[in-house]
Amino acid sequence: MKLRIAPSPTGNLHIGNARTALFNWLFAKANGGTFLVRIDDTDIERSTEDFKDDILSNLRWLGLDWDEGVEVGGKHGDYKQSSRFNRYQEIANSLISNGSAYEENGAVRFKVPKNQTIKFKDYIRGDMSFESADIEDFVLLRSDSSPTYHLASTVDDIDYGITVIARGEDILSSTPKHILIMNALDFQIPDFCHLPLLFGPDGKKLSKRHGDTSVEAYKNKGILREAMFNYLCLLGWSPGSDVEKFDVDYAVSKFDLHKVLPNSAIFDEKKLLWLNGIYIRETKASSFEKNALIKISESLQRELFDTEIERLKNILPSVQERIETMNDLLTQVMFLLDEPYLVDNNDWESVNSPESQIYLFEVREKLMNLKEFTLENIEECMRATLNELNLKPKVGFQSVRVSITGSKISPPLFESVYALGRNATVARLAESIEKFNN
RNA sequence: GGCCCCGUCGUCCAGAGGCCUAGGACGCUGGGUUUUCAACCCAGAAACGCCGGUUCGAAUCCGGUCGGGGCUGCCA
Repeated sequence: MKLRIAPSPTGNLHIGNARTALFNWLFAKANGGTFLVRIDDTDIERSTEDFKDDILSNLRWLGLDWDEGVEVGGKHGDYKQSSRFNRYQEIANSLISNGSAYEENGAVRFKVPKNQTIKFKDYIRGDMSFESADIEDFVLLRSDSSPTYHLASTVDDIDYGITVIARGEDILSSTPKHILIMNALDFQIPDFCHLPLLFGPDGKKLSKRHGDTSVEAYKNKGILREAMFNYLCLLGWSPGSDVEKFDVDYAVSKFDLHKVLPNSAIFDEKKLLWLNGIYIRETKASSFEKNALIKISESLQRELFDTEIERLKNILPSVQERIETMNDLLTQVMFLLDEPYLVDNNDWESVNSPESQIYLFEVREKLMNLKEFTLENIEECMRATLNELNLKPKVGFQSVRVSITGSKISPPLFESVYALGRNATVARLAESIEKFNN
């Protein structure tokens, strides 16, 4: 069994193409088959090397490796259609010779036979039937003798020995043309499977108007590969039970193209975000720390100072539990970085009061004189002060939170104080107290 | 217009004639926990597009209809 995907390098790897690639890959893996990747770059004008690189690197990022094809090699050259124009012309000529095609205005057209019913079985849709009368004579070779998609794709599928063609449903109406070519070449047709399309939240074909539709964009948004892989699996397919979160091995063990749903699905990133949060939370603390430091450094576009790294390491375990994407990191830890420190004015107004000022003052004194600035001591000190002043936790704690993190929303308070360190904490508290007195 | 595909909660999926007063998940609403935000726990609202037919019995089969989508390029 051999499957393939044939992306055109005329754009970044699209979510829809990624899903098609994923299903092909899964089916190949599930059956011990071969997965091939070729590049359909017959549209020389719009194809670029950058898009090709983006597509291949993002396929790899998703974990979709291929056994044969572009960059990994095989028996058929570089697996780019742009390198095979001679081959397509050769086939076009032989189709002319055997009467299946003819020249017109410098182009070569396929001569569609009249009154023929073209039938094939689709893995997902069952028996398909088209009348040749509804198909126009289509172009095989353009007048500049470059091949069209129909010719190049069909010839490649034959030459590369593809046994299962699983592609988007948008090609369903073109499949009869491809079968006609294969018949004219006296080639046994492979199995077909037309995967449902993916749509945006408005029910229209997923496109740029829906915002980010490239895998690259989601990667940059801080989506983990495991989450993207898992989520894409769920679009049009399920393992059969109520299992929603699973890994690659599980998907491979359950996957079957025949069980993919025939109806199109809407790509809704809310569930992807939810899954991403789960995957972030279950990442091993050490590797989360490593990835987080890299991400923060990238976001800041600078190296982190050792002192910053020390502070971050103390807060990261708490942050790991409350972010949805890796891009949420920065706002959570900003108060620990050597960057301009700003306190949200509205937040400060809402927590500032005569009582909280007294608390801020008392706590600052005590923290300054704390023997050892440990997490346990900080918590004990802050709670004890609350009791002494007979204040509610909210009054004291929230004012300290805004004072030292700049916001009412932050990682856990004692951890934040601890991570920030004694000097900075005391300094920020002083600033908050001064602000009030002036 | 022609040809083709599709139609279960807002969304993703379960359901292959009785187990369905339709199940799970995301999201949403309410509550609990709580120093914030998350996480977590509990509860709730929420769907078989419509009309016929087959059948003792239909979300499941058939027909029609309506709705959505794709193709109809010397794009792929």
